[in-house]
Amino acid sequence: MTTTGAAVGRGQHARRRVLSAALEVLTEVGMPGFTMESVARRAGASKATLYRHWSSPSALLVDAMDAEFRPSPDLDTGDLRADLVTLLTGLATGLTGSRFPTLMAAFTDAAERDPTLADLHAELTRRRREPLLRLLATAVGRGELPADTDTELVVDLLAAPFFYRRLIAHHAIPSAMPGAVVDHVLPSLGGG
Amino acid sequence: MTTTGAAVGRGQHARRRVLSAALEVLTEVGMPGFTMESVARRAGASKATLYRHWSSPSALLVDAMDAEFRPSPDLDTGDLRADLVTLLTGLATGLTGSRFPTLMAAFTDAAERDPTLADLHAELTRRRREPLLRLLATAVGRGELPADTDTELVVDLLAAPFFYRRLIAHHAIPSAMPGAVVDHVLPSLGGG
DNA sequence: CTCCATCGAGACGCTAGCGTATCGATAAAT
DNA sequence: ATTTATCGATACGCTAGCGTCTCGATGGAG
Repeated sequence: MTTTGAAVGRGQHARRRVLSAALEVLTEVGMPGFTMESVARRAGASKATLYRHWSSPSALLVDAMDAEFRPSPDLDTGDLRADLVTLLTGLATGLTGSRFPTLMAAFTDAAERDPTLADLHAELTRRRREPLLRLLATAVGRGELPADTDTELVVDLLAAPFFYRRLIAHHAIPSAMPGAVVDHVLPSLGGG
Repeated sequence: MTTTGAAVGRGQHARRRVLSAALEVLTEVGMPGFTMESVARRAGASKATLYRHWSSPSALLVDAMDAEFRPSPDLDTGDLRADLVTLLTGLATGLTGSRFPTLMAAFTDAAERDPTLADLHAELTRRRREPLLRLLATAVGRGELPADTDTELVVDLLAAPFFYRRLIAHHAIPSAMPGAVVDHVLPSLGGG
């Protein structure tokens, strides 16, 4: 009984500082500069502390990315189109002016060569898709969309263009884009 | 008049070997391992030769990626849906079982922190989109699609899901996906 | 208040890449 | 056949990160 379980303790503070520093470093210099040394420096932590908690840079990266994840709140006003636009606008905002896209690019590259990171990448993506997916499932449930709607594919169609524009095409994301994307995808679903 | 202009010469052979080796290295170890040393080793070339041609790793990377680009042939059978499915199937194939997606991930990450690479990335993407874009423009021209069709956005809607599935969601790309994507996007265009 | 687990700092030998310089070898041009 | 630019190889000193280790400091638990 040395710990109360809920207590935070000194170790947790160090841990949190390191995780935060890891994302800063990864954003700024990408995988090439993501070293235990530089993360420790940024965190004001000792290398020994890092190795005490994480056996490798990729183990550290897994924890850091997992801690970064913030689920977007569910919403369902009953107006499917408006709700979709709201969620996609949130995505567009996250992809503009935050470190999120740069982090995504670094993590996507790293995941190409590290199965553990690939699994986490897939899992974080799955979680990020959930609100959109639930919104569509609800619409299917109340008959607003056909019962045989491929909701996974629809989520791909709705979300992918934003990532593509920002990370691959290097184009701006106009504020009208969420509405335009929804209007291009919804009609083909032939819902009533 | 020491050169004939069309002659290849020893230098060009060395140059080509290095560019090819650069892409191999980048695919296998990503940006973290993309060093002048390792590329020279892989190419069986001297470091001096690399520095003679390229002042930095990113200059080398720019040339290598530019040389890798292969434009897909134009096609227009008159059957818009079939042509779109053909092009998207080609994209899906390129994203499965070749080094292309891994190269894309590495390059995308690098482009986040290097404006020169970002420009080239945008340019290569623009070139890759051209066949799809021309196909849509032709369909607009002959009245098969409305004159006010946002062809750039439609290209995004058609192509983005494939990149997203392979690089971000880490899901398989079913062989029926190109047809399904086209069928979800075309109807909303309301063409006659 | 005392104890002690954890902390930050940093030394250690090691490896790897950096960018430059200097070789003889070699292949294209005269 | 001779010239000449480019080649591959390799040595050089330098920096940076590796993973381990030993310190004295410090703050939370009992």
